[in-house]
Amino acid sequence: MTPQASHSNPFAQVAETDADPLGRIGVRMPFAAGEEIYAQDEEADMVYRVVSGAVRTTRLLSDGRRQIGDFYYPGDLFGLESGTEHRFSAEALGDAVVMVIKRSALSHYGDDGLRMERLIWSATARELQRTQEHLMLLGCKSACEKVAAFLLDIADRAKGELAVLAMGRQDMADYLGMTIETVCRMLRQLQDDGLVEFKGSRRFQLKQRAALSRLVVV
Amino acid sequence: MTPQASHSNPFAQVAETDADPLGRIGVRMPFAAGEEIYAQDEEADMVYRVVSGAVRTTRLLSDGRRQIGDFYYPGDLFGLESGTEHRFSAEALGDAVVMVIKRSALSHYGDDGLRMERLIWSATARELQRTQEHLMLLGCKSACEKVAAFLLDIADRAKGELAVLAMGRQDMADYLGMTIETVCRMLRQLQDDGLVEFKGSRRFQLKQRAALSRLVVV
DNA sequence: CGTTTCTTTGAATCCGGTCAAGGTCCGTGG
DNA sequence: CCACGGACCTTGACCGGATTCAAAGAAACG
Repeated sequence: MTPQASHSNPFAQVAETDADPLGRIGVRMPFAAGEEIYAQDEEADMVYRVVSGAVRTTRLLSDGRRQIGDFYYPGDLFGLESGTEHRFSAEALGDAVVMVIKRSALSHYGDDGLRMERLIWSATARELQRTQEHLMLLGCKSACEKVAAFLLDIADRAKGELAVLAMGRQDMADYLGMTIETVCRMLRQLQDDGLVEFKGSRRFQLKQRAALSRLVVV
Repeated sequence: MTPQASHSNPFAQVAETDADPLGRIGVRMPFAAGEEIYAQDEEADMVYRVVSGAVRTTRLLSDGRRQIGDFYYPGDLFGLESGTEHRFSAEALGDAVVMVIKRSALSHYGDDGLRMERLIWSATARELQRTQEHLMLLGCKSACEKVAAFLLDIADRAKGELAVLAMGRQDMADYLGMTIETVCRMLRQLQDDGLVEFKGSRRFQLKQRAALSRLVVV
């Protein structure tokens, strides 16, 4: 496992002193499993970057229904989903380390600050794209297609190796807009059809990538 | 009906020579009902602003399923949903007039160009927020709640007056991630419960705003 | 007006949700 | 090392909300 920034493995670490200005600007903060990184409706002047572990953004409706916005892995920027205040909260999925940058302080960092600003904007644009993809998933896809798409997305980060889910079934369900039971049932179905194989509840391998991605209409 | 930029009325016009730089930069283009403004997967160097009429952004899956990203009304910027190429296409809902700005040409416009750049970024941030709101709707809400939320959103633009739907039932359905039949049934239910009143299929008035917004959990 | 397109309604069906039990994994302490 | 407890995961049976299929009505258009 290299110390370089890598989207491929949820457990990889990001180098903190490479060319990337975010490696030097900001404060390193560790979070325990499940701990809140920022709250829904909190003022949003910070930007965050996953160093190790994984992070989810979630939003709760007043009656307890929950939607997960996205999952973030080492190297990913998060917390930019807003103009003034966060619509989602962010929590560490397991133990995680996060770099925190005060956005309004970026001007003090000269060139690095500028590069950081640019990084933030491009990350915001990517965020928008991912959210739109998520929209398609929630609006158009069946339970089976949702789960297939989710597994493909995870597996693609893990480049062929055994992929590891950083989140539990409830988080998957809340991300996909369905119940935990249906997630289980779809996982079973995909396994029975021989498209994926689970070793325990969090490790899996694609068995028939082509067939799986045929399920995921684009 | 004032000639000022106004989110409140889908048929309002935006002044083209006010303080807003977009009034002067860019080219005015009329589109016929249903006409495509830009295509899915098209290169995205343009920014657009609704002058009159209304616009929808849509994305088609290869098997014909359709998701509507959002609806845009006079004064709204659209077409910024991307880094490099459009994930959604845009079409005029009825006859519409749109200002088109070449993004890469903004640097030639001095101050106005800069102000425009800033406008674009803040519109992108707002776009992200709206998309996240849409995500909650698709992921968490029942058919009835979806329709109620949709009507409230429209009615709020129309400040108390008789609200006018710029889109047909199919567009509503594709925006809300449900079928046209279910949309009709929910509309009937809301009417039977006395929460809204339709005059024809496109004009309606809120009858019990409080009760309706109680349906829309936040 | 006649024709086409859009909207509404009804009946039957099905996918996913709900409710209820077991099962599995893991950490803790005896 | 094993027994216990709790959190998480899985499965089954049933239910119900939303879709599908079909057809009638209403509105828009030439």
